[in-house]
Amino acid sequence: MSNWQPNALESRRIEKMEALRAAGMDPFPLRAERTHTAQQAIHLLEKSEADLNDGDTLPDMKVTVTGRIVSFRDKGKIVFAHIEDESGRIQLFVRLNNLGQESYELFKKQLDLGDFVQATGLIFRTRMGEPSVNVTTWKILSKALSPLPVAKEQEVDGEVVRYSAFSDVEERYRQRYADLAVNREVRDVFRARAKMMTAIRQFFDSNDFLEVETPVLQPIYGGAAARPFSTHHNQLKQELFLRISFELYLKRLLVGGYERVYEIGRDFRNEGVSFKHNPEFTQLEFYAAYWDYYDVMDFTERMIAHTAETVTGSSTIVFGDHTINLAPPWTRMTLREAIKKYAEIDYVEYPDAAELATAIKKIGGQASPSASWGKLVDGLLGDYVEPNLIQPAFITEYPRDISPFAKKIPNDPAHVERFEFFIGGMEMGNAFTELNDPLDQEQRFLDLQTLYKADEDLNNPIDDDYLRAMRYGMPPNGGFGMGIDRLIMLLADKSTIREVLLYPHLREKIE
RNA sequence: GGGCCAUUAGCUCAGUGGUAGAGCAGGUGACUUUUAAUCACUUGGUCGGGGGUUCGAAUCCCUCAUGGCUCACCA
Repeated sequence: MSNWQPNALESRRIEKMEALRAAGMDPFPLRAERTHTAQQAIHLLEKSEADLNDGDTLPDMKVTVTGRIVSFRDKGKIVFAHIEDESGRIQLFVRLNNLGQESYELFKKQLDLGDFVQATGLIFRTRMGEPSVNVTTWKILSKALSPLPVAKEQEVDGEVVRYSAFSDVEERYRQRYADLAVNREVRDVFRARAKMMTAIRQFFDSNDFLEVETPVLQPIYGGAAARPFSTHHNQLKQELFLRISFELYLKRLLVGGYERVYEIGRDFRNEGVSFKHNPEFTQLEFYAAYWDYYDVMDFTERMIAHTAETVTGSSTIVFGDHTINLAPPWTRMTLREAIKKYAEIDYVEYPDAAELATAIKKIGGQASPSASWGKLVDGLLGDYVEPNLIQPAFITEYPRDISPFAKKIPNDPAHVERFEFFIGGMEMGNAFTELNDPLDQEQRFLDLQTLYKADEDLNNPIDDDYLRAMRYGMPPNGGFGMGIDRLIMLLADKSTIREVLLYPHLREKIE
């Protein structure tokens, strides 16, 4: 049983639906016909006008268009209505003389904003010059029983100005279908997103990468420090986790002989929600044999610039108040330099966590007494450096104790070959010269257990199967991970991740 | 999880202790080239839920829910 009780507006629409039925018109017919999209119909008119010689008259151009009624102006014996399909809007010119009393009255009285209709007639221009369909026959394709929050709009200098738009963010996300139906620019965001995905795949494919798919349900989660969602398989009586990263499964494939692999898919992290965090998000990871993290940097710059050009037409983008130039080369700076520059602490002078914490407090910063040295350095990065990294920047050479999958820098026991890259003040991704020494890797896992001994969820169990794979020999390789949602935030100039997810996670609402 | 703010008609919003409002949408009517069409009349509300203070609460207090911003957390 549904909970729906029609309100006054909906009851009225149900009456209209019955009236259509009584007049012999099925309000939800099986089939529809269309000869032209709205855009094609308009182009047809424009082209034949352009081809016209002086003194000639336009030929008759009959079109059948379909779409949702988005405006309705009843002028007595003429109705002007716009319908919208995915290609755009076109005006219907509906006149009593051209339809006859019965059909005209039905159109005028029993249709509502939001209904889908099909209309046939000659395409022409009204006196005001707007391309329109002079409707001679029409039928309803779907009766909208609930009123959409359709807003009036006006085009001023090519810009759509909307009045009283459906803008309540909570309702827009809870009823994304209504948001998409009435806010055309929201539809554009997800078209841009699809275009971005295609551009990324093309770039990888043209660089000899193989796209693969690895398990979402994993008996041992790993590859990142995050709390997982857990579930279980009934029949196998097996505890399972939704993946928090693809890392360990992808690198096993290098052992298997693939040299360049990538995966685009969903990761799940049981953490807080924010303007740049959603519990499930789309991750891109790649691994390339015989690359180091400098190769990965070169590739990353080119990939992001190429993607931006494909999606927006330019490698220079506008994000909020900033204009960002994504064209290579990007700034490269070690983490030590960056922290020296923005926090004015040279952390190598404080090789002990307690000393570093004191130094951080001295500049007014936050330092948890339980934090490890690496965590403190990372804290400085997040608090002092990250907000300043508006133009794209690689920050390189990270503390070893927070980077369990990266290779050590020779003669520098504290640092590893790892970079993160930042754009628009956001961390976009993370990459390493990947550790391929199985004995070192085992030690790193053991060190992690000490680091996270207080937090069982972060202290994921050692993945023995992954170590076994490494012992068979893993080629040296460079690896990379990036939050795709954040990239489309940049390219579509959206300040929250929810605007680039069709169905962002929301708390359950009890109606 | 903490702090601050918000929640009023289908939509967008006014209303800060004294009879719940506007615009749009809806309804009725007028108008045969309109376009935020226009004009006249008009329907519509458990003011997010619950509790309290008060002669009287949309308004003040408490609480719960949801959302936003923010802080914390998220290698």
